[in-house]
Amino acid sequence: MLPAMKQPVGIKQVAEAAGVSITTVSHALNGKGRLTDATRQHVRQVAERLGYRPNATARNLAGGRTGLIGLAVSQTLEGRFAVSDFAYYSQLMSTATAAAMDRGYALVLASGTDPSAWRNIGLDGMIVVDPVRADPLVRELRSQRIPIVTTGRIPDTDKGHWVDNDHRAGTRAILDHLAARGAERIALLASPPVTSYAIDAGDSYEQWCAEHGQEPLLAVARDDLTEGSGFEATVGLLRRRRPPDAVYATLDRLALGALLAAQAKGLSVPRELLVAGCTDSEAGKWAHPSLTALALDPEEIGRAALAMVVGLIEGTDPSPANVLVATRILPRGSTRRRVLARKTAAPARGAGASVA
Amino acid sequence: MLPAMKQPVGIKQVAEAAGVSITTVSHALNGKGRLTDATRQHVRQVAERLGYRPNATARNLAGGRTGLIGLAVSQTLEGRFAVSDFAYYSQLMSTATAAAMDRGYALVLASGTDPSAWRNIGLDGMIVVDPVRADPLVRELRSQRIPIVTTGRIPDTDKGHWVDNDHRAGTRAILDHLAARGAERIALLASPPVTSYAIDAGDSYEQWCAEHGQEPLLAVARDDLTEGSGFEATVGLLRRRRPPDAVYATLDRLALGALLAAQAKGLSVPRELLVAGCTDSEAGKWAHPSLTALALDPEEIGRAALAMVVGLIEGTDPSPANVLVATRILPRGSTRRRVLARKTAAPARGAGASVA
DNA sequence: GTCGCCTGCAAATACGTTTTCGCACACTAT
DNA sequence: ATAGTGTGCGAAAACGTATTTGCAGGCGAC
Repeated sequence: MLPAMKQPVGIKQVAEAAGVSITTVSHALNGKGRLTDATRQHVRQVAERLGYRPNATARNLAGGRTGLIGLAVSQTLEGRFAVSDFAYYSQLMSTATAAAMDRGYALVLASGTDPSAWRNIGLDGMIVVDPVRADPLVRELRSQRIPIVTTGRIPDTDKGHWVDNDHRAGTRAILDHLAARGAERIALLASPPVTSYAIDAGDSYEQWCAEHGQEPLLAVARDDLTEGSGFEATVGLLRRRRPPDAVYATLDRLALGALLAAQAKGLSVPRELLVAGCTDSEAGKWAHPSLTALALDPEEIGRAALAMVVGLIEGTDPSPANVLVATRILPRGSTRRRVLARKTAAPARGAGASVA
Repeated sequence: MLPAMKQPVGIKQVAEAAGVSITTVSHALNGKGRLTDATRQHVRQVAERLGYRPNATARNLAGGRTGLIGLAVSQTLEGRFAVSDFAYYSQLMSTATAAAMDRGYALVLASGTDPSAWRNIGLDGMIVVDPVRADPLVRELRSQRIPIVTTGRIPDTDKGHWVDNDHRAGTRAILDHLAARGAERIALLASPPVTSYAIDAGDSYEQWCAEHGQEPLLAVARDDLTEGSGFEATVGLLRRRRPPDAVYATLDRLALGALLAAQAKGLSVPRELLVAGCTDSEAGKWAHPSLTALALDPEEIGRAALAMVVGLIEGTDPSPANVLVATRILPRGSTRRRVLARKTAAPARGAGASVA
């Protein structure tokens, strides 16, 4: 029972050992042709005994596919920030990788350099994370007729296959959270409206303000999305004649910058200013005070996106072309205050968002 | 000059258009056969004009390779912690990905599940991050004769191809840093000695203690490597009859736990206790006080590891089978104290480690 | 001038699968 | 018996490239 040395066991060896043709082996293993159950079983046993592993490359050549699914973060095409700085992306990648292997695919990371670079590696499908308006990467892929699933929607269109966090409900929920803790002038510290999540947050914010009779206080951060740009934008907000008493930032790093700005201005958080951010992060947990966050679910996003792109590749057009993933609020120190009795009777729940 | 629709341009089309055989096309493009420069040029121009892209799958089938390089984090085989929680891994992956594409390879992530899962995806080579003692993953790959480069050495052997941070020099440097700030009883808060970095830190620490006449104060954290286990281990240290006045942790999350433990005990950092950790992180930057770190260089590690594995794959056995990457100290709040005049004349430099 | 050598290219084969097609054989209905 | 209908399987083509081998022709040397 020693493993045969040096002799790679291919479909041919199995056929020979089983006393059938390679066609029959292929059919038996893939459940394709017209075979008796006896033959099928027999071939399978022989293949098992020989430890046969189909050659992926040959299979792909014949089948016209590669078994490769790409994953690229579109927003970084501009090279303004590093993916690795955001745990959201890392976690998304991790689960997508695991999900891919489960389904017999390999996930290849595509660094945001030259879109044409991965023309050479025939990809069966692609996951584009946070596409931007009229995304060049998406255009390129479409022209190559490669199935695409985006994570976050393509701005200005809700068409296409996508998986997204329910930012609209989440934004409303966290604004309610701030209001319930006494905030009367909540500012939105937003990333530039180039991705759907930024746009959603902005829209929901304006709508919420209109509904609650609050004057919108909007600050858009520089597009490097660092703590520094959050700091600057917040300083600008606090300089206004009627400054905000709460800030909701669409990214944790911007929120951390807001925390710094408050500190620099001598404002106590949460006593004089409430701060909350979108996306949970280690840094937020360890900031002083710890940062209340609207937690997203990158793992579910990654899983769902991968399932969807596999559906597209294998022809079983996924029934839901869109998936919306719920968010939840993680209340922490930066909004730790007595909850006020609500003026209106509306219960504190945003559709799709639950408080943990 | 409109692109021909629907007609995939293969080597055959190029041959036809150029009026030569496919053999000649292959040779011309790969610089292989005996051809006149004129023929070579001509074929190349035609190929260019037609926008010919060689089919990677076919090329791999013929060439016996796949163009795929795997990357797995071994330490997580036990499933105790998530890779995405550590920016070190994310950054390593990112740069390795970019480096792979530059060289015509694709990097596939291998989730730490079943080692045999990626038997199906023929990998040309593999990067194993932080291998453990007698690593099962490494064994599996060796039995498949897949070239391996490890990031961090395989414990108990310095053989094999590896790229590593210079933890020995780094550890000595940070111990010097603490001593220079008045620490007289420095404790080592270590992760379990299953990886080379943990072992290196432990060895260097003991050696340093022997050289400086200090009693070793060792605490080994639980292997989930969270802040919680750092907290517990530090509480144990501080309960001793003669507690430490400084703690160096081999991981940032453990160091953050130490910070929490000090806070719980009512000890002021850095006044009454100095704390430093290995690996820079966002969380450390935002902790209170901010955490002094021995910064590693995951990007350089990723780049070097990829270059090395490509060398192995392509036969050009890389002249240096080992690469040691320098570390540097990032002094921050948790060790912010007046630097004492040194008792000995030794200058504050660990070989290979420089203070930023 | 004949032999051998070198040059420039093409035909053929190999890589390991999947898939299409067709061939026997057996069985049923006439 | 004969035609018709399935059934179980194998031969062969296809996927797109790299490489090995073979085949002409030109040239120099004797």
